[in-house]
Amino acid sequence: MTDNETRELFHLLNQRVRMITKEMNTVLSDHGLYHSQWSIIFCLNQFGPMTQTAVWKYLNVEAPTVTRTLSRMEKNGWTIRKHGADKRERLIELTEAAKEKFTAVNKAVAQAEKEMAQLLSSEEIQQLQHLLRKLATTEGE
Amino acid sequence: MTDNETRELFHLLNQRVRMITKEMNTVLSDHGLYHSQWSIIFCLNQFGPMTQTAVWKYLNVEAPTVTRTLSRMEKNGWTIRKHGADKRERLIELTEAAKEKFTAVNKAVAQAEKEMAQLLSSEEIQQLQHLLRKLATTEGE
DNA sequence: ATGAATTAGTTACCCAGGTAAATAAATTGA
DNA sequence: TCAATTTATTTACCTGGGTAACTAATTCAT
Repeated sequence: MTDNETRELFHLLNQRVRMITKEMNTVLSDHGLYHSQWSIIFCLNQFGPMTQTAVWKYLNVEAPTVTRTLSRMEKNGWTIRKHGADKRERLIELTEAAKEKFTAVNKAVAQAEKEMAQLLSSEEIQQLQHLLRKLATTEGE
Repeated sequence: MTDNETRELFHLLNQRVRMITKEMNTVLSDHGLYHSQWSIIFCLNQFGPMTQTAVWKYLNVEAPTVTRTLSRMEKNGWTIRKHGADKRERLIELTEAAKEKFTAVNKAVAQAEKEMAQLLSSEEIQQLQHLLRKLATTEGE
């Protein structure tokens, strides 16, 4: 019985994340962005210029994923990549245009997230976070 | 403050699902499968032969996604597509080879899921399901 | 000091999700 | 009946996740 509960849980997780991503993409399309691109912009806004490695480690994705997304973002004028003191690494920063648009996009995203979480109370959101953190945790998170 | 909690929640959700999918893919790679292919096999095993539309509606994905995955699965000998009475639709069923391998793969998947959920009690799993169902729910389901 | 190991990033190639538009078969309606 | 609409599936093309293998720069160890 627990096998089925667990299976159902993972199925549900998959579905929700797809729904959320889809909704985010439609909201962001008004601003010429995709959800993964937005997550990088949000990260850069919060921490300031950072290396690609810092980005993919923070977002918990692999390096090639970030390389690809950043090259699209650079092409679309959201970010610039500069070579740092260590010539291997590249420092990523937001363009002026990106900084200007940030507030508006952030507002739209926050609104969409709020709507999607509207059925949950603040306590439930925290509990959901707590339970998710206990799921599929190998060690350091 | 709730804005940030919500944002953190969605971030966490994304990460967990990626970790889970990644782990599933490594487990399934021993059997020559990917997680999406497995979810179709599981579905067909449970419900018997069904149309593609029934599959994508059940899995909550778009039709082209299923078309693509099924054509790979057919090429690899997991499924066959037959034309039904209604000549537009295609009935999908598992091959004999797929049926034979099902038990072994199912066991491996259940074991992996169990490990990933090991930190959660049965009650917590149910609660997690409950909270996820309340998230991003537009209406039906 | 220099050769070996590590690290940062890229490239090539998978699978999986999406949308938009096309095709073909069935259904509806005047 | 037969044109218009709907339905099932496919095709083409996009983003985004992954791995494996590569280059180039740096660090480590002898």
